[in-house]
Amino acid sequence: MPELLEVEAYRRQAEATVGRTIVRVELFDPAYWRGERRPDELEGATVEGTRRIGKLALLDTDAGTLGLRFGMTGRLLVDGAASIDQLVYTSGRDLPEWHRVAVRFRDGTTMTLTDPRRLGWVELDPDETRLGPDAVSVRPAVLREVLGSSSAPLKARLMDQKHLAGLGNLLTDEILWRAALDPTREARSLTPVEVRRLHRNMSRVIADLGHRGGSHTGDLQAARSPGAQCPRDGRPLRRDSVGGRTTYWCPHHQR
DNA sequence: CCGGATGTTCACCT
DNA sequence: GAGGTGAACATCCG
Repeated sequence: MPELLEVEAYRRQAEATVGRTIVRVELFDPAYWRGERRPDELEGATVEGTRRIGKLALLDTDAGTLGLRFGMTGRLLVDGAASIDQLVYTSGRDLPEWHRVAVRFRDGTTMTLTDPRRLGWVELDPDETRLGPDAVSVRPAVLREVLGSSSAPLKARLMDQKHLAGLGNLLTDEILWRAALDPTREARSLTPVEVRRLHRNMSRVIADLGHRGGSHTGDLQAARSPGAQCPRDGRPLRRDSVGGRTTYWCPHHQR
């Protein structure tokens, strides 16, 4: 389920672990750990804070930074509880065999990453420089630079994590639908006025869907099925592949 | 049985 | 170097 909104919810949950000392990192799925540094290097480390860049959640400790990647179906359980994800595609179900990593703390509590599809991973000291500015805080001028240098389709550029971090397939479709912009347009073809409009709607969609409960709560999401109509003007929606992802959009008002 | 799925990465083209 | 496509990863769901 995770795009930026869900990962932010997980980060907030992980805030509860700040100040706790790690006694053990249990790896139920060895393939889930990536990178040079090993999980046991975290034993005895204390969590000092949490951060998020795009879809990457970070736990800073005095022995390094633990990076959490959730793939498409990863979730975080802190102290046995999941965050606000009643609307997950799995209907909130959680099976023990989906548990990939557990971080045990000295006070007896546990933080678990559960992920049925195993497309996520965990890493100590991940390379944060591979990510562009976070979509939540990006300034309009920076967004203009991100778009202005690219001949890629607008949607593909917005989802390219090394240029702009955090937007996934659902958020991006919703943002472009609300901003009335054609996802297939060349990114650099946007006028300054259109970039402003895009930026404004990006912020609005992130805020609105955050309140509603996640990336899947958009107006367009409800219409994500074959033969669906645009919730704004009732015209037939198109279903195309843009940037390698299924894209729903309204050719009537998105231009 | 089949197709599709909120993500990332890689090989192979142009 | 940039960008596109398709595949792979592994599993669940309708």
